[in-house]
Amino acid sequence: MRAPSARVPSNAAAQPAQADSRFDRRLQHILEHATDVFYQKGFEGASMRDLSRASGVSLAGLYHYCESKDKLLFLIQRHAFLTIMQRLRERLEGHDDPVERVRIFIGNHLEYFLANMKAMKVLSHEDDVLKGEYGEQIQAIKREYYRACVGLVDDVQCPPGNGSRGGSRDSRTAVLALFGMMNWIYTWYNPRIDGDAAELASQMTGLFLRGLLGTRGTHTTRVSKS
Amino acid sequence: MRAPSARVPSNAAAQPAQADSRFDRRLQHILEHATDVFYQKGFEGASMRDLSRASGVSLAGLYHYCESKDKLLFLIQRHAFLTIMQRLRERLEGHDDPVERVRIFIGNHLEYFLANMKAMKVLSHEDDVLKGEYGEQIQAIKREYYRACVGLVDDVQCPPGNGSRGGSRDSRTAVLALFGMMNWIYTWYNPRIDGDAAELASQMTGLFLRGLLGTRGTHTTRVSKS
DNA sequence: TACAGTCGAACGAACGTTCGAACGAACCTC
DNA sequence: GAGGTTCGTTCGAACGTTCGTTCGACTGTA
Repeated sequence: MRAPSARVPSNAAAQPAQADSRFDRRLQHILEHATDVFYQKGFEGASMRDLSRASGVSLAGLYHYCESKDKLLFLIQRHAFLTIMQRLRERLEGHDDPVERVRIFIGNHLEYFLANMKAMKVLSHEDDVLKGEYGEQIQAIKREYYRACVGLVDDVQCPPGNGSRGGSRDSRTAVLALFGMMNWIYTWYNPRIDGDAAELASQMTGLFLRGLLGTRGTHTTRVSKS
Repeated sequence: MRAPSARVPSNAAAQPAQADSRFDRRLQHILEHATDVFYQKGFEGASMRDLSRASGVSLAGLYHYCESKDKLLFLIQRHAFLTIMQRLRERLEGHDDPVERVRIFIGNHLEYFLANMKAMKVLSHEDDVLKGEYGEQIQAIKREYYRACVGLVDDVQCPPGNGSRGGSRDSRTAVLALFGMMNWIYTWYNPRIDGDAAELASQMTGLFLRGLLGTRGTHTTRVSKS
């Protein structure tokens, strides 16, 4: 049916990869500007003509690289999600202390969030606009990320090997509250007031871990107190 | 310029009022259905034809009661904000304990949020779509609500009369984290899993106050532990 | 007679998407 | 090396649809 645009980018596999071919680099260029525009105007509020103007690629040219506006959003969201999850895996490796692992999770999320705030707003804010196959894929990745976090929090609340694990309602609420405080950042963050990712992560980690455990378990945290 | 729709609804004053006149009741009917549609499809994704279909009022009829799509959103957001703030004022009256006052704030916010989740999603999610005069009014109300919360949190962290008050960066982060965890709820809340507003408020209040103070100051909290 | 309420029909503009033609580099055949 | 063919790339122009909004006419009640 759609003969010309049937071409598949070389990073179609699950792992995010470097843009290597000319085609990939050009698509990447379009995705970066699309992220800007979606960030500023929202997905529904942004038109393909806006994306064309921002990227310098003609309207028809956009469709040579991506078959629909929906798919542009999908590619942006999937790339952000897969990247943040891969970094998390790398950082968790070799750390066994449950509290330290939660600290790593929050630090990783916030660092990536602030360094890629536009993409992360698009990921957070346009959470439920994709329907059909694209939407299901994104939801599946999100669920995996959520479950990973619940696992970390459970390990803190009652160590592995204990029988009564598997995501209590308290863990659920705590994890979703944590995601809320982190993903809401795009609505208020000001680098001149709020410091860098490390400072924000330190404050939020302290808030969350004390909230989870009382004062237990936060002994290695430096909570800055002006 | 716009002769017919220049009519002003009787609750144009700052206080939200009961719909009394026929005109007000009809406008209220439209606003309720508009809230539903904005909740489901987002502001930009919803068309005036969607609102017409949902409310049973013809396309032209909508413009007899409200002069633009923007103003519909503005009225929905303003009403939600003013109502939640008025209830907060009523509930705070006569309570002097700083911790108790924070507890009241969270309980009030969550109770209204869950009871009016559609309107509150529209308020949270379409936070920055209104430009010009409407946008400024909403931002002004939001700022007032935020400042009220910072005041309550400051009272907990260092009692009134002490010199070093006035919104430290720690207070700012804590309050914005609190808003994050509360306003994110619309993305995940399931009444069959997460219980009612009182249970959720109890959990989140515990999380927040312990996070803010360590285990100090939470002695009157019943934290349900299944 | 007057006027608030209501709506079908239409306005011009903007939407996502498609079409067909052009370009240039790479490849084949002689 | 010249001439012809392919193919990835690019874009102006248009497709049909839907958008927010307006107009003019018609109702029913006072």
